[in-house]
Amino acid sequence: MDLVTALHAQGKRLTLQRSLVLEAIRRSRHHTTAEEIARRIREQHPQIDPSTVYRNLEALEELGLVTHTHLNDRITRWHRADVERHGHLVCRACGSEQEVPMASLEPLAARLRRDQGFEPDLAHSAIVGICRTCRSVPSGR
Amino acid sequence: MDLVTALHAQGKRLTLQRSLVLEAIRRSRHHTTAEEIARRIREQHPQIDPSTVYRNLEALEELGLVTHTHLNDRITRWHRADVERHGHLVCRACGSEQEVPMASLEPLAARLRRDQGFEPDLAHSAIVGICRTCRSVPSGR
DNA sequence: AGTAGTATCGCAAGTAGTAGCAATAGCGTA
DNA sequence: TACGCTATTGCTACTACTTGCGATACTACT
Ligand SMILES: [Mn+2]
Ligand SMILES: [Mn+2]
Ligand SMILES: [Zn+2]
Ligand SMILES: [Zn+2]
Repeated sequence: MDLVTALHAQGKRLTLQRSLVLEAIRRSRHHTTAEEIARRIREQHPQIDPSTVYRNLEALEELGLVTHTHLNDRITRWHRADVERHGHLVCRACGSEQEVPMASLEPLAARLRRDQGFEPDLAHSAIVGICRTCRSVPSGR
Repeated sequence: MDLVTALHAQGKRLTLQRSLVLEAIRRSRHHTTAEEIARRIREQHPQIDPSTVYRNLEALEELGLVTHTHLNDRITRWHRADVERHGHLVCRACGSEQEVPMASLEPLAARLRRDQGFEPDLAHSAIVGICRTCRSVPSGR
């Protein structure tokens, strides 16, 4: 099923703005930001408003073509939905980011499913904590 | 060790604004917002700026007296640090929030410690997913 | 009590989005 | 090709913070 068909199946329309956002996210590095996407698009199409970019990221997410994750408290990161899902470990001491395979997180997922009937999306928000390096350092320097 | 001593030990000072923020968070319901705290303080002290409240929440967090958690993408929730730690499960379909004991999350913590040397704070961000009720419903209605 | 040093303050501007609104433009149908 | 419905757009204002700056006021020291 191509883009137009997928859009129409949800009562959505194909617009220039929408395809530019999709194209930009496909060309962007993994974990890019909405601001970065808007900046790139506005280089060629300065009339396209940032709010349109935000709205289209949401629309493309509803379509299942893109997703977002949260690596820190402030900026949402966007990427295409077809890259392999993975979790993130972010150190609150040094800021380092580390990817972890979903398989490492599966035991927790299984437990939440069993105990709470809850199907978690453990790729959505990074897990914050203290990394190996920072843990091995005596105090905080 | 009392408040002033704890503050001074970190080169921090005791100000009216700071004690008002601490008092407000102690009187507030669990999982309150910075805006709510600012609003309450400004009823009695309208000259105190919201940015001062944000900065003091951070300072009191560095002192270990308060903490914050993220239940959704937008608003940070604050509470005193001495309440029992717990995780949160938030349903992206119906928005329901559920608390889970840290013990349920401990197997994942143990695994991340062992496999990655990473000490996670699983209480910091809510785990998003689909709750039991929403899962049992056929499509999405 | 008086003073120096600097943490903290109020204020204003900036950041990363979100939301309401009237104008525009896709899309199904004729 | 033309027409009507309404999804989407650009614009503006708003939310929830964050940051820079010069003024203020805690603290330690005398
Ligand atoms: Mn946080
Ligand atoms: Mn999110
Ligand atoms: Zn680290
Ligand atoms: Zn639900």
